[in-house]
Amino acid sequence: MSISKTNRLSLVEQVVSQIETLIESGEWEIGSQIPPEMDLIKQFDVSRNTLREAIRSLVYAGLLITKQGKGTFVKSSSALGVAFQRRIQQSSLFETLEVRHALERQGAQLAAIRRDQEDIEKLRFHITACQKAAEAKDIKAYEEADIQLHKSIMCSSHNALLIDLYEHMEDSVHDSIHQLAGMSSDATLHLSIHCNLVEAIIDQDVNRAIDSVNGYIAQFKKFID
Amino acid sequence: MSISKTNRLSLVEQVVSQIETLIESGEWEIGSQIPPEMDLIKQFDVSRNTLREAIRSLVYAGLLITKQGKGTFVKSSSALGVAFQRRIQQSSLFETLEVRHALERQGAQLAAIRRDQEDIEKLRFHITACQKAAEAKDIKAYEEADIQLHKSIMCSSHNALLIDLYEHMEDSVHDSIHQLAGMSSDATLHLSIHCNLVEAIIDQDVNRAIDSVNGYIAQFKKFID
DNA sequence: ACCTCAAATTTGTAGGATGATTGGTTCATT
DNA sequence: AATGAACCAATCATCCTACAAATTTGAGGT
Repeated sequence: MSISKTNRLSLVEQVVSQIETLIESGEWEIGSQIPPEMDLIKQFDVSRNTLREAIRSLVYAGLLITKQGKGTFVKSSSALGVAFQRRIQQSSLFETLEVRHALERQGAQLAAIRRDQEDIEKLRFHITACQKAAEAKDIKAYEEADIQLHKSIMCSSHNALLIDLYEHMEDSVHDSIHQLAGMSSDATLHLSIHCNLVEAIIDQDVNRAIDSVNGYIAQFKKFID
Repeated sequence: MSISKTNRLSLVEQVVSQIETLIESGEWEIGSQIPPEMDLIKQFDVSRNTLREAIRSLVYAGLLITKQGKGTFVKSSSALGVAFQRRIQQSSLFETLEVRHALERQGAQLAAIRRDQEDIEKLRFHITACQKAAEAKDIKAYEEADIQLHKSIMCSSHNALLIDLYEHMEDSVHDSIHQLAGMSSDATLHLSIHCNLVEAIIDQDVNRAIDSVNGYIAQFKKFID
């Protein structure tokens, strides 16, 4: 019986791992061009095939992007976003909204428990931005402020994994939401719920925070139908 | 302005796409061995390098797994799991538990709303298995039954994305949970909460289902401290 | 029946050759 | 001098052959 399933890593996996480290450590900055194949072959001391299989893996995962004739560039430091995007595209907006509901409810609950002074200031800033955009009837600005508000709420949860999941999901979901944005009939209701949510988080009223999230998600579900 | 960013797909990307389709459509069943490289070279009419880069991409994404000397096998139909697991491994058990809380609470809520007769039968089967394992003091069997019960609950939500996320999370969390399993002092309490949860779902009592989830997650958090 | 070892199968790695794309340079024409 | 065509260099894309390493299979001998 083997203690480790696959104790020995293949050369390709080793190269992939090294490149991942280079990206995550920031040694290869996002957006920058990485050395050409021939240089990397010498650097890692592997054949062209091995290197290319490693590069191609990371391209598929969304960490790198290659452009023929130009070079290979660092695109992202996390593979989660691309994978999420692929998966969400296969899901209905309804399903995605329910998962978003799960994350936002938890985020609001934790935010109400753990928000610190810095969080409160950010929340107040963004809810004010929402109000101003609503008064100015600037739908585009309102959407942007709304997204920033939601991200601030999630950040107040102080759970990095939760924040990460939400951010990657947000990227993918935003486009879909945008389509429905025009029909925001009662933005005032939408805004009032958000105000209520922010107040609940600041007051550390967990139940009211959760109820607020349930409220605007329910409102959203009506739109979709 | 380019209508399509990269209108032309590379050969590797085309092969990847075709293989993805074969997997998602079920033509290549999960767990089955795919044709050897030489056959696929003829099938897709590409060189070995091109094919291998495509295969390697899907291996990295977690859809395939290659074993030297044996062959290549279909591991999963979703790339989300691997990316998710990679991210989870960088998180603390506490953070992961809170995200699990988010998913399980939502799963329980939706299950209480949408569970059908088939779901009820599965739930009853697995809760009975839990009880039997508890009576027999068989910790290992209890853990397995517990996992199956939780998966059944999630499946009752009838949200494929939610189920997908939970399943992949479950895999990563299970090991960590296993470490703490020995100290399950009050398994009876744990079991009673689960019974309560299943009853609530069957009775379509949404609030009681949510409270049950909150209950055993809170119990879990105590263990971690 | 059991063991040994060679052959076949399959993936892993290496290295070379050529094509395709991009960006820049050179140079002749206007 | 400005323009544009032709050329060239860098880089990735694809294909090819060859050999190595791991696994399974089966023939052959004990």
